[in-house]
Amino acid sequence: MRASRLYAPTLKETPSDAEVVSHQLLTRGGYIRKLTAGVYDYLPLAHRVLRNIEEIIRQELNRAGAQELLMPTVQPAEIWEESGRWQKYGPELLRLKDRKGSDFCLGPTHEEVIVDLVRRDVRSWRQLPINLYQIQGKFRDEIRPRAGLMRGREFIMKDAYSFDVNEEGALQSYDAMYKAYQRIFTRCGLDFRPVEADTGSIGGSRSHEFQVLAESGEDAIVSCDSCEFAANVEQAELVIRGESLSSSPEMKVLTKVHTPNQKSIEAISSALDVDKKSCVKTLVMIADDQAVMVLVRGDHEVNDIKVKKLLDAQEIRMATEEEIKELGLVSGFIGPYQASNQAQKATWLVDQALKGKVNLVVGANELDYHFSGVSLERDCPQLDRYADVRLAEAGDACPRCRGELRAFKGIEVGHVFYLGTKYTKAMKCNILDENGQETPIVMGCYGIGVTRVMAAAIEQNHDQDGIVWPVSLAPFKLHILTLQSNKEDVVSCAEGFYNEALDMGIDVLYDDRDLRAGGKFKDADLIGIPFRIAIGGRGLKEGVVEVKKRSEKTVYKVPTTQVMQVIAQELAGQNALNSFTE
RNA sequence: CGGGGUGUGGCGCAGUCUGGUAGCGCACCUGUUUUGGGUACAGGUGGUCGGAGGUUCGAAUCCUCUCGCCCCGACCA
Repeated sequence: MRASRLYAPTLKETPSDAEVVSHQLLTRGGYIRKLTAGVYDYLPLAHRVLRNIEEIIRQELNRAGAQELLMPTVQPAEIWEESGRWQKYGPELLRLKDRKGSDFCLGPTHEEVIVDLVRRDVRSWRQLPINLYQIQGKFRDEIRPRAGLMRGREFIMKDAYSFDVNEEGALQSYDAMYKAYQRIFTRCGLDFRPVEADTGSIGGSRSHEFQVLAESGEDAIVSCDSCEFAANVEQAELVIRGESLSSSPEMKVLTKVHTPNQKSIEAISSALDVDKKSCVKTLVMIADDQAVMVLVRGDHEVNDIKVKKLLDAQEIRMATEEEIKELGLVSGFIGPYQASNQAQKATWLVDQALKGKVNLVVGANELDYHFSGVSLERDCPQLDRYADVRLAEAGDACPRCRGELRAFKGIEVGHVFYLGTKYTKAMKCNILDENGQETPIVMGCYGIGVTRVMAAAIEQNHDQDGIVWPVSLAPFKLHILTLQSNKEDVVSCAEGFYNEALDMGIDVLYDDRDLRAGGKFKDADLIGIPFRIAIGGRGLKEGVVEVKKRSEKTVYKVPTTQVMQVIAQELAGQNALNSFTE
């Protein structure tokens, strides 16, 4: 491809609405343009990257025995009503009507469609296992699209669905996909970690996320530094650290203290000069319209997903200011001791880290007052439901080996779920097993955010000047620049290499534009192609051109006669540049 | 949805407080110049100032409504 013809308008300045690096660089490099919030055009460069990612996915999934197909984007409401998700999915599901007034939606995921497909055609256990996947545009009407491609409303996703006779088979399918994912993300040049995860609205019981480690990630994950354990903080189960307190701490007297306007744990702990660990946060949550009081240590964070699971609730949220008042509570001064009658009737959950703790500070349920010297078992004997309800954090003990957990930020690029029979039961997708018994098929489902992989790769591979693509994803592998476009020997040399590269089947971008060297270098760094050949009059006098890897600073002077061979070797993964000078 | 911010040629911004008929840089076009890290000079194209309504002799600027976009958002009890 000649740069003079390439549709890749680069920008000198960063667009003001781009916050994260991947969004900035993709926009500046002429890879993407925004159409509207969370919806983007993928220009030729981006399209090439996406095709590279898709190709890696195809190769690995096909190798794992999956088959590609393509399902519709527009889906009828009926199948969503069958699965129960027409009601449950919420406003994220973009719904529309056809001219007759029938309900449809834009597919955010395809469990319903694929189950409908499979139940028509599959009758016997002999036809299983089956694993089907597609690579397709998805639409989810996110509350708040953000960070460019990282959380868009329309995005490209690979979704796969496995169908097995029984749980054992399904777990084998799950395992095969898990391994395929590891190969896929490795080949994409990503630094990632598979982590245990919550199953979310897709449902199911066993699940791993594939998280790309990056500061800009939205997900918080913890991983053990002494074993393989890694999990999303929402999921990570916690164990009580055997903190050796002084064997029987003296229990202080319960005292009411004046704490004017001190509503936060921060304020209380500094005003009363007590450790945050000795304060108690009492949160009011609403689980399926029922009030729930949750107690955690002052320095801990509540994990609403754990609370939701514990109560077997469909929905969980924090109470509003009004709801708190209705319960007869005073926001900022809530506590378990002498709470209002209405509040007493609510469900109370206490984080296990508070079990047996003494001399705590809690809200007094009265404006501007707290109680200190509270010992839960002595003063609040009614609290009897202790459980793990908080978020994991760095320093917590590993639930497997008791090692120490470290915290990371991650970008979720892939997710694998063991689904079980959730959808096949609801939609009557049955087979006859070996014994002639009718039984629901056991499913798994597996997603990869293709567009998000592209963004994540940039979050992990960039410098001040632009993108540094892993070779496997790069839109072109080789970038040839002429440093002076008016010198005949320079141009003819470049044309020669360009044609040679084309003959060799190398994806090559040839910057033949009538630009000064500076501009070409800037664009080359921005776009991020792994290998660059710069041809200038100075070098040609010595019979050399300059070869540089985007990922390294070093510029190598390579004789013109050897350049293409060296490039070919480097692209094949051999070190051929090291023997040249500079 | 709640909170905050913002909307002025393709991009980045000034002008808005204090009303007087739109400006700068980049990009783009023409010419000359320059040619190894975004050359220099000259000339030029392009804007219903997000939209609607209002106040006024006069509105980018003041008022009302509305739309888009960006950021933050359980709590920190």
